[in-house]
Amino acid sequence: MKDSQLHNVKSLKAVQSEVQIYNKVALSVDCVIFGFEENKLKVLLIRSDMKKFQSRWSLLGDLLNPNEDLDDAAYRILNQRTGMDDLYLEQVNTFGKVSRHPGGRVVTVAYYSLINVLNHKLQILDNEIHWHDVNAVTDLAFDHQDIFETCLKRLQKRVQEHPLGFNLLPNKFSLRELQNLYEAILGIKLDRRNFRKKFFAMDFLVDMEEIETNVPHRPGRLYQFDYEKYEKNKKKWSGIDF
Amino acid sequence: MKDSQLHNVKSLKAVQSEVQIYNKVALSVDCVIFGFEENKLKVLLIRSDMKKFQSRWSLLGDLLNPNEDLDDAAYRILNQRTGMDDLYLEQVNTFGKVSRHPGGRVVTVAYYSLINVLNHKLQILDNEIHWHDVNAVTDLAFDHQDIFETCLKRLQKRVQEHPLGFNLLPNKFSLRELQNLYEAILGIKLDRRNFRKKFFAMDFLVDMEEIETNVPHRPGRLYQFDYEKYEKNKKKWSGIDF
DNA sequence: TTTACTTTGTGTCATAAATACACACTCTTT
DNA sequence: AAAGAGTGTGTATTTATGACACAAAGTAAA
Repeated sequence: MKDSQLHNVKSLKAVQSEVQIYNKVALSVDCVIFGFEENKLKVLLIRSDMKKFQSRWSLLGDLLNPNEDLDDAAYRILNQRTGMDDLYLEQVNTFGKVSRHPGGRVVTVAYYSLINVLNHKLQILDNEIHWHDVNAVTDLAFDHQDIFETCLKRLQKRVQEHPLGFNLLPNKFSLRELQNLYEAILGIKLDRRNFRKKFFAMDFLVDMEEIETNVPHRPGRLYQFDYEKYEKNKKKWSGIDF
Repeated sequence: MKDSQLHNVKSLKAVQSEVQIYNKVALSVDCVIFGFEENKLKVLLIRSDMKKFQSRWSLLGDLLNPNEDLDDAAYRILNQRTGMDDLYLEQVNTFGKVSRHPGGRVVTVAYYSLINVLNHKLQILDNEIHWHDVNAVTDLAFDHQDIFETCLKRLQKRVQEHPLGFNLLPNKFSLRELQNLYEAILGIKLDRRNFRKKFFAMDFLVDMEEIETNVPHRPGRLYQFDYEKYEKNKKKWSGIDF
């Protein structure tokens, strides 16, 4: 099929009839839904009932509807599963190997999402859907292991450059919680004093003048992320370095 | 359509029949092909003959073939147009707004590519395909302006973190050429001494012990990028900062 | 062949950012 | 009242960044 059939046809009418005969593929959206609980980074998985992948876990996904924008489809999947709106959602990559789905050609667009596990009203009543520690995720169905790892890497990178992490935390949080989150996502230990120094220097945390409750030690102060302040001060330039 | 139809069906046979009835969409691949010439960053565009977009420029793209991996489709488009293999190619984003193509539903996966304009044997004999200065690209057909800008931003970011830029240069290049490249991609001026210091410090340029020819001034030394050295020394950690 | 022109090649100093590190304070538990 | 556990804070060292000037090498033109 020549390129001209896609972009260089002679008229709108011609295109409209041409699109009818275009080769078409099934297109799905898969979501890597991250949560943070017990100081661990978690991912929401569903059990695959497919014979070929018996009892293996897979990502939450669905087919794109005919009159649905791609981002809307990702949002719909999340909303159906978590009952939440106002979710952080980011497209990561599209996986299109011919043989990635045993039932035929299905190309899938992968998104990841960050949710605050305390806010959701999850439909995880059945034991077919479950939060998994990201470090224990292996051997997912289809090419979902690959998709999952790609999304996790993307998150690890993004969280160092943009204030995404707050989406995983309650509205008010202590600096210790924030540090635990970063340590869980990045899989490293950070120096407590330097961590605090860094975040205070970035100057978008507002002191709620409240303290933690129900901790068996000196309670920490609670902070909130101020997006406005972030937007004002954010750096536009990172510099060449690799 | 329920999620179970995609990932949780009862058997392979069941899936195979189900995939037949999946909603399908036309899926295309669009390539933002960057080149570097006369110290300017260029992009390869083709003229759209479509009435609705009369005479406007568009990206090079084509439909995905039925038994073709997604990356292979991008590669095929590039190869057809430039006659080159061994190209740098990176998937950027998938654009799936319902109304993005006037002829019907077409979802497109965008890639960008970096090519050394000296090596290609371009099929740009007709005046329907042309190198454009990236700063002069406006008003592309379809949603291609959006796609183009997304890819350019991605390139600008990636080139600061990974040694991609060398794909746009000849095998042997002077540091001035390298600096011109960075300045063109990023749209900024850089300090010459600090630029050299930085690249020498990263320690993956090997001195070819040759000098430029045909320059009307003192010739510069020529260097080559050594991928092995880069892989050994590359930093794994960037640090939290935003 | 001399001079003017243009661009290369190089180092230091000043400032800013990153890192390593220790002790007193507060609240809870026993 | 004492022990336990985690919070809150500052400084000194090292490392990276940014600003900046002059001699040397080749070309072009007189």
